[in-house]
Amino acid sequence: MKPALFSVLCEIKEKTGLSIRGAQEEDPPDPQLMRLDNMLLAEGVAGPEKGGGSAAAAAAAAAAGSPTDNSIEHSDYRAKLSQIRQIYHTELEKYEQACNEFTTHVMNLLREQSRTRPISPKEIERMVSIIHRKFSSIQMQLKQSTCEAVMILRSRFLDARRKRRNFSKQATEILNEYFYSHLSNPYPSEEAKEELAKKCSITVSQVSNWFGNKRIRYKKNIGKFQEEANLYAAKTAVTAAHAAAAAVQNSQTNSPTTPNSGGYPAPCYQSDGRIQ
DNA sequence: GTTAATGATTGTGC
DNA sequence: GCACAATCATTAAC
Repeated sequence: MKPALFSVLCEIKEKTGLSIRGAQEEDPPDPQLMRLDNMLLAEGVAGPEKGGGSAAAAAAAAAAGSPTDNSIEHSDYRAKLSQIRQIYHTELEKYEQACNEFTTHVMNLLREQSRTRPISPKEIERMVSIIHRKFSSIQMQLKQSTCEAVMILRSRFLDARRKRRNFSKQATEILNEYFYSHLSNPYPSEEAKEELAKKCSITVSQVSNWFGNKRIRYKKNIGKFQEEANLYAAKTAVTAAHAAAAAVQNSQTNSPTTPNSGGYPAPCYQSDGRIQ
């Protein structure tokens, strides 16, 4: 009996590609299985495949700290999560089927053996229990690798979000309008930065970065930016002129933190290159 | 594939 | 802590 059982185990091992440990080996504790189950449920991988899939994926994405509204990479994330879910369910189904087939197979073997020796119901029960425990350990491995796949996907998704993205055209226009209308003093205050950030749907530090880059690049190549400057000057001809005048007036009278009193068109630099 | 543009990061000086 | 400068890394246009 044992050699037959072993050979079938080997067969299952070959079919599933998973390692099957010895029958004497202790199975993993249930709490671990429950943790994996909870994690897969939270990610929307486990549970019913039909229906709530995308909703669960969206919930998972939200849990990962991302907005649930738009973006290509977000739909990418959902698509990949859905792929993982599909693989998980296919494999799970495969294992359940294999478990049932194997149980039937063993039962048949026992039935055959009962012709030559007495087999107690307890022995049958024990055998079935061993098989089921074995298969739940295989399921556990499946759940573990699915969890790993989800974690990798999540970390990649979060990394992707850190990648550079060009600002929207509208955002760039708003920033450029401010820059060129405050060319004499292109150093927005903290409040102005917050206002711009809100208008452009970006962070305050992104506004700071943008102005930092813009000042440097403008200063390095005023000629190149002249056209752009004229464009924005014409665009905001009336209002910008007033705003710029007010800004200049402001910077001349009460601007203790403004490093540039001369303005950018003819910048004055300190010995270290910083704008005065 | 190359190149320019651009957002982010890092190092430095004040 | 802020601004500048150099540089990196990615995007977009060609």
